[in-house]
Amino acid sequence: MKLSSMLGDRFRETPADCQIISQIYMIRGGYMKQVANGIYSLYTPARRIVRKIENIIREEMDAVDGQEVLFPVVMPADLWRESGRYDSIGSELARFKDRGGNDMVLGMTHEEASVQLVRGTPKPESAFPFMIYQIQTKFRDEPRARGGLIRVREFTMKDAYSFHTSQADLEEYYARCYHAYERIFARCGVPEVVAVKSDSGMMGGNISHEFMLLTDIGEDTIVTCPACGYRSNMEAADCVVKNEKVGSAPLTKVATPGQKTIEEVCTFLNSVPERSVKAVVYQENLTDKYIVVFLRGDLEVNETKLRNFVGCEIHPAEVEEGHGIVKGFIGPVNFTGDARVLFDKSLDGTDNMICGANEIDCHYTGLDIERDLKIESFCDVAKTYAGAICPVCGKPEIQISRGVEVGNIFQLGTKYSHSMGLQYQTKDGGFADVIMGCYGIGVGRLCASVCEVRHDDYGPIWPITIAPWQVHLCAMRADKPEVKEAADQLYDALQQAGVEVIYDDRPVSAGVMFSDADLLGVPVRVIVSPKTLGRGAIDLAARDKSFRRDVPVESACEEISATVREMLSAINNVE
RNA sequence: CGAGGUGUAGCGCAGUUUGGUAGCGCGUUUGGUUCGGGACCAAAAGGUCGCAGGUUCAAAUCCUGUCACCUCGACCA
Repeated sequence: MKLSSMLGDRFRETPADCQIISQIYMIRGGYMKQVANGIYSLYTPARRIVRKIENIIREEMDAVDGQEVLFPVVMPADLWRESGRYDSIGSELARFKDRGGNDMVLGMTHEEASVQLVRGTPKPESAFPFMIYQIQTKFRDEPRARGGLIRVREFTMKDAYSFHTSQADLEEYYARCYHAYERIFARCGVPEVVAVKSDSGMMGGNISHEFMLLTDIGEDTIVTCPACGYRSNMEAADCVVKNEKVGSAPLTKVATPGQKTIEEVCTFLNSVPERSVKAVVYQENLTDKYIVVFLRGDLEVNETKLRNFVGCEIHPAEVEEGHGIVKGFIGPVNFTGDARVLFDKSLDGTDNMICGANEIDCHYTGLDIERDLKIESFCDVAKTYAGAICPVCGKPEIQISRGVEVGNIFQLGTKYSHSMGLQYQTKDGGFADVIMGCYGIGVGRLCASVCEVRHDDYGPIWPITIAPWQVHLCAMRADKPEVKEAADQLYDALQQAGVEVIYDDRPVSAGVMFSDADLLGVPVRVIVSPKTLGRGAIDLAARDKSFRRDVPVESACEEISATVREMLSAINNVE
């Protein structure tokens, strides 16, 4: 490819709409152009990167016996009614009618389609397991797209579905996919992607992992323990705290006029949040029934864990009069409000605590949880925090960071096979629901994520396995016939040798040439100029500045090819 | 969906308060001089000022409506 004829302008100034590094470089570098909110067209460089990522994914999916298929983008609503998701999913599922007035949907994921493809006469047990996957466009009408390709409405995704006849078989295959994912991310040049335990939603007991690239622009909060390697999405992270008794005191009602928040009350009573009981009120979405959560005053509620615990959708409450809930003074002692009451385990074993007295302007001091309350069981709905105790190794070294979810793997169980009638024939002639797993990778998001962690002040530094080209050849002073001739020859030779090369044959100044090359981020840079030719050489350098050397013109093609091969194998040779 | 912001040339912006018929930088085109980190000189092209309606002799500017985009929040199979 010659740069002189390549579409996509590269420019110096950062467009006002761009917020994050990957978005800035991919817009400024002529990789893509926004069409609408969260919808982009890709120019050739981005298309080539994405295609290479897809091919790496293909190889690894094929290596775990995947069968590539292709589902439709448009599906009839009836298929989604079978699983119940036509009604349970909100407006992020794009719905429309075809000319016949039939309800249709745009695929945001393809569990339904995969079951539809696979079902029919129940197959014998011996036909299992198998896995199908596709790499295809998804559309999710996100309430708020942002950050270039990190969070979009239309995107390319690899989604895979595996089918099993036993939980043990699913788990075995799940482990193979987990490993395949590690290989995929390593081969894409981001071996630092880590798997974290993730929230499995309300389906209970199912295991799932998210593959996270840790970076500050990430939208997910990741909990890690440096001592033992424990990793979890905040949504799924246990919160462990240690309480020490400070000495019993009588339960005493005290006047706290106008002191409503934890901070106010603690300041007023000369105490600390850890020695107080916080009440947070939620409502069930469907019934508006109140849920009062009591937890230690210094902690916050993890709404995902709470949602899973109560088993339905919830939202922060707007407390109205007449339910026995005294806003600002809610406490567990003599609480008579019309609400479901939960006690977080952060309160377990506490004594001498401050809590609301369920009366305006009154709190209790000296609350001893064991002595003063009859609590049948504690739940775990608090958000963990930096310095909290690791639920695995017990060391108080929990760290909090941000991550981008570039992939996930999920043990689905029988949710879709059961509702949509996908069964297999057992050896004794009976029928049973097929057990499923699903496995996703956001291709465009992975591309942007790599850019987030592989760049310098001038542009992306693409790992050679996914770089749009392997070699960026600059003919510096292309107006000089000897330069043009040497560069043309090298360009031809490299292509003959199977090297992917972008050739900057434009008669532009060195500054322009280098800036554009930096924005394209091609890992190997070759410069042919009057200077280098004067030495009978070309200049061979790495985009990441890890090497730079003269190579004789005669052996240039050979040496460049060898360098490319070395760089490729350095990344591709993963366990 | 809630709050805030912005729409003027491919990109970045000024002009809007106080109405007078659109400008700057980058980029682009042409010619010339330069040439290893976004060169210089000269000339040129490019905009129904988001859209619709209204007020006015006159609207980028004032009024009404609408759409789009951005940020924060809510949401996220």
